[in-house]
Amino acid sequence: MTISIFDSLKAGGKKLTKPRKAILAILERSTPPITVAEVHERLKKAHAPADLVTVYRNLAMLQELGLVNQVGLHEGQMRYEVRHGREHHHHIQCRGCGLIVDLLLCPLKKLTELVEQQTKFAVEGHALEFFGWCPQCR
Amino acid sequence: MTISIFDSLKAGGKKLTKPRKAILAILERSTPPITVAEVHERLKKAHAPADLVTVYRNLAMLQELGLVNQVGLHEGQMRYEVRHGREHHHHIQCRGCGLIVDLLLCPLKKLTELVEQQTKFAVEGHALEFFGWCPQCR
DNA sequence: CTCTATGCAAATAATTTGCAAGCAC
DNA sequence: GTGCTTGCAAATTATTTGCATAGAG
Repeated sequence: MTISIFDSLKAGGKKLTKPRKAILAILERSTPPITVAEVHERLKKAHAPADLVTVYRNLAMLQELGLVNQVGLHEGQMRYEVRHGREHHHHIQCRGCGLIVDLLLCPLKKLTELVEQQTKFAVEGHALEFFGWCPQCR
Repeated sequence: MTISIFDSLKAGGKKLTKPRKAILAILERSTPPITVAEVHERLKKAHAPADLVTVYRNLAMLQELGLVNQVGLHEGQMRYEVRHGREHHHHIQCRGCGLIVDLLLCPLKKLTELVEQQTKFAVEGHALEFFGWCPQCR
């Protein structure tokens, strides 16, 4: 059985508040990752408005618990998506309109062709960064 | 023969000013990509101070001309490095101290092992994004 | 009742823009 | 001279922090 998001929250000593529930619900419904501002707007539309700060704090906390992924596309702001059983994946963003599409694969290079086939995008570039612990810090 | 940075500037209708020359000189000497603030500081130390705005504008312009790469490591700020004949490459950053090391390779997955061998880092994650033109925009 | 969460105000920080004066060509 | 550039001030935008109050367990 999979561990529910709620169990994870409880395990982290977190409470299930109304805004928190609403934020999670919105993330669940957003396939390409969305910005903090978007979450904030959708909360209002969903008649469950919450302060922007509350959104920031919740997203940061959810990321700490590993419940959401932070996605940076170098737009000057971060995006978030629920992890919730989804496979490890990446994204492709249009340089023209900003459209973001999920990629179901991961490796790279010949991958570019695959990405192009799969998304119909004309791939023009990619960004790849690794993160870890250097010899001094590990 | 390789095209010099100066020729590229001229071709772009750009002038070779003192701050611009100093910024390029600093970038040439910085192997891991550096932040705008760092460029600004080093300009001062090099007795060729320039306004922060000037640094921003020059880096943006140099990027437009393809003379420098913008590197985003999700730090809340961008970094830059000269292209200048260097091979396409990526970076690895330590989650502990922030140390950045250049990677001489590119593909991924089994790559992680290679990256670990090459850098002695304990790789914990990576970010990979593609950029291009979607069907509507291409 | 106790501790986490929220809202509001204000502070940071990165980056951008407007405009008049300066300098490269 | 003419147009690209710079410096300075000010505006924007994203994100964070402090603090008193509200609400979950």
